[in-house]
Amino acid sequence: MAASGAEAGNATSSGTWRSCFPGEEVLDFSGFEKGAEEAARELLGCHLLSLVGDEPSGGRIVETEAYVGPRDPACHAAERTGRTRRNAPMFGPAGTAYVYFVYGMHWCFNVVAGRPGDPEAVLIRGVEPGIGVELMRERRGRESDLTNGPARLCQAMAIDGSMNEHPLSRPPLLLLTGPRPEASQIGVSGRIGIREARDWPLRFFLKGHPDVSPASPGPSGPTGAPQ
DNA sequence: TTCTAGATTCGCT
DNA sequence: GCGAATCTAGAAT
Repeated sequence: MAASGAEAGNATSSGTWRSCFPGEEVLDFSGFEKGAEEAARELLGCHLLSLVGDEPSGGRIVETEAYVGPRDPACHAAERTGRTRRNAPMFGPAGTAYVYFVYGMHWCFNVVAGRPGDPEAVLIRGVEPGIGVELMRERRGRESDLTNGPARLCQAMAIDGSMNEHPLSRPPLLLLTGPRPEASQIGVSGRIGIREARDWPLRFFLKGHPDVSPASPGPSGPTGAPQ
């Protein structure tokens, strides 16, 4: 994965995040324009870093879900819905944050993919805690289950609506390169928590990883891989 | 203006 | 395993 060093160098807190993940660089999002499915695979193994309040927290992405635009009935920007104030960030450039509020109490964090005007996004469902674990425990108010779920990781990393439309190449919310998993380590299954198109094989995760979110048993099971 | 569903989580049984 | 919590966006009227 190539990196966008120039943008990283412009980051005001670049020294802070570089000390968190030495040797890693800000992700180059140009590859994400190929679409959400490709981006969801690319994001596995990458690092998500929050510098909210200048206190770093984050870790390695271990689970993602792709939402592939108007043709995807489960997507917020499905054809029947079109563009709305809520989903407008999905129509923006790849590498932008799309953060939305759901069930009256939870935030979910997505990475925008596809070309500008193509409303595709990748939901980050699971992160392996790596930096600021104590801080995340404090925010979550518990010792375990810190980042294995889309709303949990948002709470642990203090991601909320203020991060909506934030470019993920600069603080306080950054996507960094990381060790790429081998293809054999990547599991594929249907998506979780949705009604429509739930059996589409657009959920990607690291097989056997403890920080993959608890899957509801679908038609093909939590580790099923309908191809 | 009102109604309804929702990409979740957690506590209780 | 089940249901409550909670509130926003979008649809319906």
